[in-house]
Amino acid sequence: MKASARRASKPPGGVRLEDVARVAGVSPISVSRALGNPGRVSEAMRRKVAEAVAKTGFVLNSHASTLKSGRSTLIPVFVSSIQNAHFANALQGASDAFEGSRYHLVMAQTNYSDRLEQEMVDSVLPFKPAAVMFTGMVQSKGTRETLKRLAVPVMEMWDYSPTPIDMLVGFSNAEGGRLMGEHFGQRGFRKIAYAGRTRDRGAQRLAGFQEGLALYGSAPALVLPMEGPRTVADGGAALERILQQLPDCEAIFFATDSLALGAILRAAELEIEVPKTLAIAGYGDLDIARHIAPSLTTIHVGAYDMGLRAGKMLRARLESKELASTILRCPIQLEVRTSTTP
Amino acid sequence: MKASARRASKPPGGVRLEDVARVAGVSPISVSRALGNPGRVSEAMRRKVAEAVAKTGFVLNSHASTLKSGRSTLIPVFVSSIQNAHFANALQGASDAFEGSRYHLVMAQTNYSDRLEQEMVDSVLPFKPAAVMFTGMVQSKGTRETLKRLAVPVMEMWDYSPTPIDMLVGFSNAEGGRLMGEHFGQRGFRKIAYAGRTRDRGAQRLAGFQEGLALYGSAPALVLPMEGPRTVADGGAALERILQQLPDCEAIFFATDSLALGAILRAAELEIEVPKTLAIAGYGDLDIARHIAPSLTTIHVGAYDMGLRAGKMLRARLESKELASTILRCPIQLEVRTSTTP
DNA sequence: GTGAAAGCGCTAACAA
DNA sequence: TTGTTAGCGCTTTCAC
Repeated sequence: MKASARRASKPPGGVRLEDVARVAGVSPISVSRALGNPGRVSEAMRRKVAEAVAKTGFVLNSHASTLKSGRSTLIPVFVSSIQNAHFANALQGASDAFEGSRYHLVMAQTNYSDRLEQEMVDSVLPFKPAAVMFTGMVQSKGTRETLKRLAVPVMEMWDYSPTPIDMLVGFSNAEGGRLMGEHFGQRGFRKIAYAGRTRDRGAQRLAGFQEGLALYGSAPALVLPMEGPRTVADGGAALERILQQLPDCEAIFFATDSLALGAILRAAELEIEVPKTLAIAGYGDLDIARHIAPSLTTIHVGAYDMGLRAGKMLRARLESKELASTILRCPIQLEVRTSTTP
Repeated sequence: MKASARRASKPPGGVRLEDVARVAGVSPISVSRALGNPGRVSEAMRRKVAEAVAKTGFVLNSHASTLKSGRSTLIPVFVSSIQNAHFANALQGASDAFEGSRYHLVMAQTNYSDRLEQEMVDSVLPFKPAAVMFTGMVQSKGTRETLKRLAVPVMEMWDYSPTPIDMLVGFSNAEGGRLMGEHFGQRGFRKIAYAGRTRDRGAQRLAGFQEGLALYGSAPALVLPMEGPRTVADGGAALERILQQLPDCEAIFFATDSLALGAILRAAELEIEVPKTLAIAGYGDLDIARHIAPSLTTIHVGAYDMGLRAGKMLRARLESKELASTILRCPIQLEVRTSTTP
């Protein structure tokens, strides 16, 4: 008896489909169908199988399933850092979009490193992912090539680029910068400083900012590049450096809210009046931005919403629904608050 | 020719181990060993295989690998909400602990719901996970049973409990509450209020708080339960409700920093002097807590560090290293700042 | 140190 | 609607 011979030597694997089938008195494939495609079996079959599954405590082996069917349920999501509230929000949105689906998101952190990104991508390829998501554009050429060859849906998020690998849902950093530039121009600020990253999306924000200012015949008098960490404490330090280098500075645009918040708090300690003496603006609209005093003028980016849209778009594609477009530009808004207006 | 027959019909699967073996002129099993157990093959073999892999662009199929070997590389991590900065930090720590290992963390959000937790746990069982991690104790009895039967390492984090399912790395919420109770007692506050969750870890914080106050013959005059969202805005609202119900309140302990920050900001608007008229304390030590004015007295919990320790402990177990203990209590600290001391 | 045979648990394709 | 057959791609014996 082959079945019982197997049964006897069965500590390793646990309950198999075959065991359920035997208990239910049906064939293994019927169990498989009742579980994975309930619409294609009779009501009676469904019940018999459900009972047998409950009785045996059967748990499907997804590795076997994926191996045979060729359809994986894993979707790696690459995030620079999950400690960044915006990325966390985006991730939450993506995660919510896939709730109740057959897919699972696998987290992969790239820590802002191209090398790590490449490594992480390589390390998830053995899973034969159903799709891949990125919070941020894929920078490295090698990784882009790898992903194109993969021939699975690739979703890039956060930024807006004319040449995504495949699908894209993002904001235009240039637009955010431009909105702030126009706002500064309208307010009539002279002696303007920019502090934050000057590469990648920082570069786009800065370029947009300059563009916006240019409409008013203005330009930043000082650019303080900050490529390292950009915490609240760094914002305070940045403020001091800017005031050293540009003592009569009238307005500063920080490329992230954390920096701007740090600057506002330090300004209070230095008894510099914001916005009267110095106007301060941020980017991102953190929860705290509207609550601090003075409340922070900033660019609102709906990260959660973006993640949700991206997740839904990708899910639709995976469930082979019609897709109107594979590129989506999320709205972005200037939030004018008291840190730039009296 | 079976091989070429297969080759001809080979669009689906891509390059297989067998293809690499043919190119390298060795057997499939040798390729497998060269890749997964390089120590057990000769230098020459390793080089031949490496060349053939590069030439063919081979990517291992982890589903086949796991199916055959029975050793999965997936570790689901259950988090209530990734938007909570502490949990995000813990997750980052856990993620860092597994960097460079063969394991992959799969994110699963439970949104503070027992039902969802159970569902999510069930949904990852088909992966035959190598281990399971939880940020928080597993509450539901059903899930606890499921996990015990699973017979894989289970790591619970964040809280401290005498009866974990398996492994545990956490803080004592009761201790945090007690430290704050003692601090309030020492400062001689009367008319004391507590605001925040009063269930689960909130209950522990509150109990500890009461215990600490009791040492000074004191007790909370008001407990404001907040089981719903607890954002900065909610903290401001909570402050107002407390002042309505307890107008001569001298000190408030908020169970999270967000609430306390909201209260501090609202107090400034209401022109209530902190700490002179009203002392405010929080729990968690968010980045901003030390930067706000007045800086916030709070309980410091090293979430990143905890996640890192938990990840390392679990990794050691999976790599079958000796483990001194499977339970670890992380240090917790009272950070006395100006919001409770003049 | 290397290889041959077998089968992990499941589902696609075909058949009834 | 249900069942039979075959094999997904790999690694575990076991042999040499």
